[in-house]
Amino acid sequence: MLTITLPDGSKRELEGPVDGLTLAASIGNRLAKAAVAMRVNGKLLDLTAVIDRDAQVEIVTRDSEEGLELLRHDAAHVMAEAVKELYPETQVTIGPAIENGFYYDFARAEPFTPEDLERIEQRMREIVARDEKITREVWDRDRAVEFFRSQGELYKAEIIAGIPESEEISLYRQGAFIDLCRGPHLPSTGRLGQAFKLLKLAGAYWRGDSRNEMLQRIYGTAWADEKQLEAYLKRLEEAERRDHRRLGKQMDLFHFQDEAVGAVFWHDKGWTLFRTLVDYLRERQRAAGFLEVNTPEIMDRSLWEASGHWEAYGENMFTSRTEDERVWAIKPMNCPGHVQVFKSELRSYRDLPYRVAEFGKVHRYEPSGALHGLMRVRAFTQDDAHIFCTESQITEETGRVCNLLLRIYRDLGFDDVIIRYADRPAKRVGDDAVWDRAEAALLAAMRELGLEYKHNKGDGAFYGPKIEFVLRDAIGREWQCGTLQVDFNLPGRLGASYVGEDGNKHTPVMLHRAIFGSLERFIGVLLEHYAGALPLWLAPLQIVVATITSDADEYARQVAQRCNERGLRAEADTRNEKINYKVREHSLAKVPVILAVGKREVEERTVSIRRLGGRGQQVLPLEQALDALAAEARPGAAAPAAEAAA
RNA sequence: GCCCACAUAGCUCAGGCGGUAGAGCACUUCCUUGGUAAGGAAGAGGUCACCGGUUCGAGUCCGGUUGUGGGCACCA
Repeated sequence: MLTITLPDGSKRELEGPVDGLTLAASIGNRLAKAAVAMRVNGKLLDLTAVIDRDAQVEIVTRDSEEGLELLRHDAAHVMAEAVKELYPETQVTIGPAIENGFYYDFARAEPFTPEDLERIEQRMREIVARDEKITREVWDRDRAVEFFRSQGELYKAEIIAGIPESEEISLYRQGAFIDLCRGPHLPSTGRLGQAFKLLKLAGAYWRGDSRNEMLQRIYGTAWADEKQLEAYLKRLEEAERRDHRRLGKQMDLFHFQDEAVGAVFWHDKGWTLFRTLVDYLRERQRAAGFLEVNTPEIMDRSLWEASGHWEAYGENMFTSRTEDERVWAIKPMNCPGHVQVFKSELRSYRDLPYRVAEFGKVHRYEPSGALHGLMRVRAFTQDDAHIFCTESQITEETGRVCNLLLRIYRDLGFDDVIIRYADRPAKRVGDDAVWDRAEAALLAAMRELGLEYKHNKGDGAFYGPKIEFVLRDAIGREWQCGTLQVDFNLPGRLGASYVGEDGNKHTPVMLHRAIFGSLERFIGVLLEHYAGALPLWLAPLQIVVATITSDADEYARQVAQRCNERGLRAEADTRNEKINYKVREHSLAKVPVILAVGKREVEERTVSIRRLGGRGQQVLPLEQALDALAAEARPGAAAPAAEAAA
């Protein structure tokens, strides 16, 4: 007899040994149907594994997070099986579960076509319908390598050869398909169900290294049931609807054109939004003790050689050569400029911390394939700042930056901020001893501030470790925006120093920080977060005064003017169109407030307020409406609840 | 940069097998003065991304370039 303890603490006596399928069936029919794997004494195992002694067992079901991951992993295997059946000359490589789905990388001379994708998906459905048993086998390493080599599966052979000696080589077999896999897997292909869909074809480097050959990756999504799949596909559509490139057109914010690849042509409304953000941040920074400066966009190459940027990023810098044969760099960064400001006079320890900020326009020759709307451009504006301080001031300054940054994110509607800590990268300047100190200082500051963080190994800047601030948007996507970097290297390299209490020269520590990161990109994030329906204070055009009949034209112009006098951005729409038409047009352009005026409003000196996405109207005396709107338009003021227009 | 796909009017998109372009919206004019997401009519608008090739003839077929999209790699 076996005693199985279930997660709820209940115990079950069973005639042993017993496998997971039997155990699940003994607990309940529904559980047995939903089961995909089991956790025995904390270890995730196949349902076909046998339990031969007393144990704590949890049945993992398809709708749990863990179960879903297994389903997706299985979907990848089923896809590989389908591909091998249809295109036997293809080599398989790896196929993991990922967020929302799975992919598998294949090596094949011929590119897959969208039609191939349909065929593959169809074959996958057949394989699921066949309900092939999935069985686990443990093989000898050399035999496994030999086997896959003989099958022409050179990638698989290479993977197996690279598995540490201490690990077991497990293979999973389903039908005629056999693949290396740690598992666990479903007991049979039928359990995968039909709630999956192949989504797209892409290229991907073998082992993620751009020096390697390019494989063909097929992405798919898989869910516990059809309902979840539908919901996910809906979400994809929703994300498309929020695409900032599309909103940029609808709202007439900006455009791109071929003559300036990766550089934004800001239209009036987009630039108004840009300036609104700058004005807001400028004021917050001033209050937080930052001095705003402005430094040259073109500086001699020697400065960038000294900072190390030339060495690390030279090939990504725009340069210019003049008649006199001098080579200039168009700044990709503001740090060296700020160091020059710091160095421009003799500094004392009494001047520290010395905080300089700049809305610095930088240019970087980003790889063509990286460009993406406002999110990744070649010319952008950083809200860059540098704090020159002593080692002992790092914690205090880090805390101040965090407070400032979280406050600003909250004002902009981002409450969910994830923090990551990134330490020394492979490609870096400075001795390890210096890095030890910088990392220790940053970690100490984070500990002191009680910041919870994820460790992002090896992802620091080339001159120092950093904290990354990641915003989660309205539909759950993550955007890294803010950063704080502790730099023990550049001040010394660029010859910055201050006179200490002891009368001697010392090298300051430099903290680099950005809150939006790139203004351009941040605007893209904001647009997608709000689906274009920006809070009143950010909306570039806040109010349209729309006439219902031409009798109200003069009054409408007066109302618009009163709005503008109160600091509200407003226009009058006196065109000879119906109010329905005007409401529709301004709603599509995401104007937050429409003030409709007709005969009644003219006579009573009122306005009829209509909110973007709202259904009803509110009629208020003009001045009262202006008071309310002006109050609402202050930075960070909470927006009244309004559904985003569809 | 690499893989795949795409590029037609301001926008969104049609254009089987090659015979020098079409819709809706937007725009202009006229009619309509209408109370909260498209009132009606007429008109104007295109070197079919660019360069080259095949062909009697290319938006359509082939090659190249540029750009865009989705990934990968990169992101100071």
